[in-house]
Amino acid sequence: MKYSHRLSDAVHILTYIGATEIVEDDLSSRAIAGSINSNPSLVRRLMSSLKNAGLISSEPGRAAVSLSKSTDEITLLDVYKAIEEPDLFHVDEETNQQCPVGANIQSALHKAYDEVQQQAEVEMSKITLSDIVKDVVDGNKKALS
Amino acid sequence: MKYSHRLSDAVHILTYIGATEIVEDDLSSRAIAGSINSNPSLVRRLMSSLKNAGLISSEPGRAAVSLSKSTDEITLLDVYKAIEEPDLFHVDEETNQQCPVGANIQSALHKAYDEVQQQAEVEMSKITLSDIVKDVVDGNKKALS
DNA sequence: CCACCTGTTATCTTATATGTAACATGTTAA
DNA sequence: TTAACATGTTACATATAAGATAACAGGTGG
Repeated sequence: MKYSHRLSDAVHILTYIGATEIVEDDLSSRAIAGSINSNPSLVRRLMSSLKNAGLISSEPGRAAVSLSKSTDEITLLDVYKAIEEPDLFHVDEETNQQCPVGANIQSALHKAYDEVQQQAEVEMSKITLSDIVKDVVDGNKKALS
Repeated sequence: MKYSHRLSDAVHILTYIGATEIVEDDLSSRAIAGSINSNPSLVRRLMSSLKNAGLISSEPGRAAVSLSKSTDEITLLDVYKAIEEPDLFHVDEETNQQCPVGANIQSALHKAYDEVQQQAEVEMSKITLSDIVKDVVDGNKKALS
């Protein structure tokens, strides 16, 4: 399947912004990139998608990004839809239409994949940024104790 | 995300083998590749994985592949596990361990992804090859009427 | 004015999926 | 036994996508 961690990095960004309890004041793309061990350009590109999805607010020139909603109003599904391709699985659209199987397998697969996708999305919608932030903050507390 | 249709092609292969009602007798990798609009080598590689997973039986030299179980005993989850990487989502394992967020985001994400993965797998286990074959056969009937 | 930022685009490298070819080996029928 | 054809496996070429990185126009604020 895929080997991308875009979704993880996007959640990381949101968590960094939302975890004010344990993060210093600097919310520049450089500081966030430092936490991810990546580079500021990647962070800004992901933030661009998050901004388009209405999850964060930012302004040119000012290192002052903020969440547009509270952490318990932002779900993993919101981030997923903002960042990733919509479909977890992909149907082969080039099958042989002259073959009884090739001509009918696409719709059968779409139907099956839709059912899986729907349940995955239901589950993603149950997980909020608040949950993630809590786990991170708790993990940090435990590490310090 | 990824843009692979390995899973779709694998289901296609199994459907081709299982849909004896509408498929002619030739079960060679060449014939199956013709239905997928792909090539015999790809089909043989996927069949190799399906064979390792105990879903099909075949012998060298003979174009006589067969399902190792009945179509309602083979689930989409079986095929997924035979063919794909196990995880739908990937955690960025390179985050900065010196940062409170970077040090704790990985386990938080693993936990969240596990919940989604589990529900997706439950849903995949509900879909059988029998369902797919039925949809394909019905689609073919409808097209002929 | 200057240092720093965002937002966007472009390029490079690398990883993966797929297409394709090749080949050792097994099978079957003439 | 030979020819035709099959599987199973490996190797290589190509296309696509992710991520690293650089660059730059323009905004911000001391």
